[in-house]
Amino acid sequence: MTRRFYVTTPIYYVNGAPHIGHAYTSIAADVMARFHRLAGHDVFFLTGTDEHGQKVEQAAQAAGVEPQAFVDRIAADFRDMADSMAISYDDFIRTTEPRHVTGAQALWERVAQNDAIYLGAYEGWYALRDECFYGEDELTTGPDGQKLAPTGAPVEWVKEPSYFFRLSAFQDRLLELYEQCPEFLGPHGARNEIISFVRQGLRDLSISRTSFKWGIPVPGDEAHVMYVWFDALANYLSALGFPDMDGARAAYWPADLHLVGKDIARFHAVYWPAFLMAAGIDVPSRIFANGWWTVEGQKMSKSIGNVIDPRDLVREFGLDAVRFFLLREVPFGGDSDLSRKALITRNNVELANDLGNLAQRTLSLVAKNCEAMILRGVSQRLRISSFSHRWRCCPSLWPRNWNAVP
RNA sequence: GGCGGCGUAGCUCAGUGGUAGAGCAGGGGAAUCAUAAUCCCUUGGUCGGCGGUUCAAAUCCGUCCGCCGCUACCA
Repeated sequence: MTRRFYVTTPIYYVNGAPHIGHAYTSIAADVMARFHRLAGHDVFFLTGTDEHGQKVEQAAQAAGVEPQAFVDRIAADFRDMADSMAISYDDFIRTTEPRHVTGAQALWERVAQNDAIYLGAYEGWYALRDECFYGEDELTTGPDGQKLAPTGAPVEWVKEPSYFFRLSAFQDRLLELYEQCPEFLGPHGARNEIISFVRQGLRDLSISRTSFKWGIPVPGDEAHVMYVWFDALANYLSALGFPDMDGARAAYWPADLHLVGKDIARFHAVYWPAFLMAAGIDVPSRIFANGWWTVEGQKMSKSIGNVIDPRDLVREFGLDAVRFFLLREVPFGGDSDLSRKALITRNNVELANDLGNLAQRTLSLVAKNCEAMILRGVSQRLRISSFSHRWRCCPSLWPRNWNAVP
């Protein structure tokens, strides 16, 4: 039987434009997908967008458009980014699609049937002005004894009805999973942090909200929408046609690899397997967290204005050069810095000088000594024919040297 | 505060008990099938400090200094 391989990127949250970090995770997943296809495996490669939640609702409001119109626009931009980076996804799922709403609600019902969800109250210090909850340790006390948020807004103790997931009941089973399947979570640093987090003890997780509407309704209680992480994580199943586990795609489950950014490792390595265990569904084989990129030594941020759109890099340096650099520059799992100098050096030395020079030497030898012909079998095995074809048709496709600009 | 990681050549880092390594940068040279390319040689380090275990420590233990991460419902 042909080996199946199911690999996913995170679904990207649509409250901002795609940047180099999104492209990086997607490229890494793409390379895995392409590798397994070359190995003859039956690959399913999923990417998509996460489109619910209060932040999106607010962003849409700020932009003066309906949430659906807002997410349509941003999701299209993420899809364009994936296409521009030659991400060979088999499906692009959006959490606002009916198939996902069906899948997420079915997962909820499965978990609820197994008695892992109960109705309680989410309570905490809430600042009406900021529309946000704060932790006890973040608060300060004003001169009149009024508790204040870090922003200076007055807070009050409020209770909001909420459904809770019995996360605390899964602590031992999670630790057992990490212990028995050391490959489940990588790299080592992320694994250690997650294990120590779970060992500290898990509290039940609030998984519904009544304070906003932009989300998937909780089955049987329309006053609530699902907490975005319950909604979002379900995408890996709903894209396979869940809850229909007899469909063609269902055979890809359990996923072989969820590739994620290190900021969301915990949601994938703790909440996700717990939800699945509660639903009686197999857990994925592996979660791997990649690191972050700084830009010219600085953290990427909107306020600094150094957020890089990967498509801009591609326009300047070419697609393969950018893809090569991102994967070559850093030991996978670690953080790294994206600088013009490093990008230019990698491309000049390794692609243009080393590889380009080797190909150039080979071709000129062939031209001089072999009547410019390569035997068909040989050329197919070495894939030289496509090289020489591209060379004749379009020399600009060859690696180019770049002059370093300070 | 607690837990964890890191500190090795000018720079980025590999190396987890047995004569200190790579790439880039610097210096010198060669050859031609080859681009401002390539190839060879070479300079350069008290392996953060101190103490301990050992025949032997970058590597194990203790301690100190410095940097970083995690410490839940903000995706």
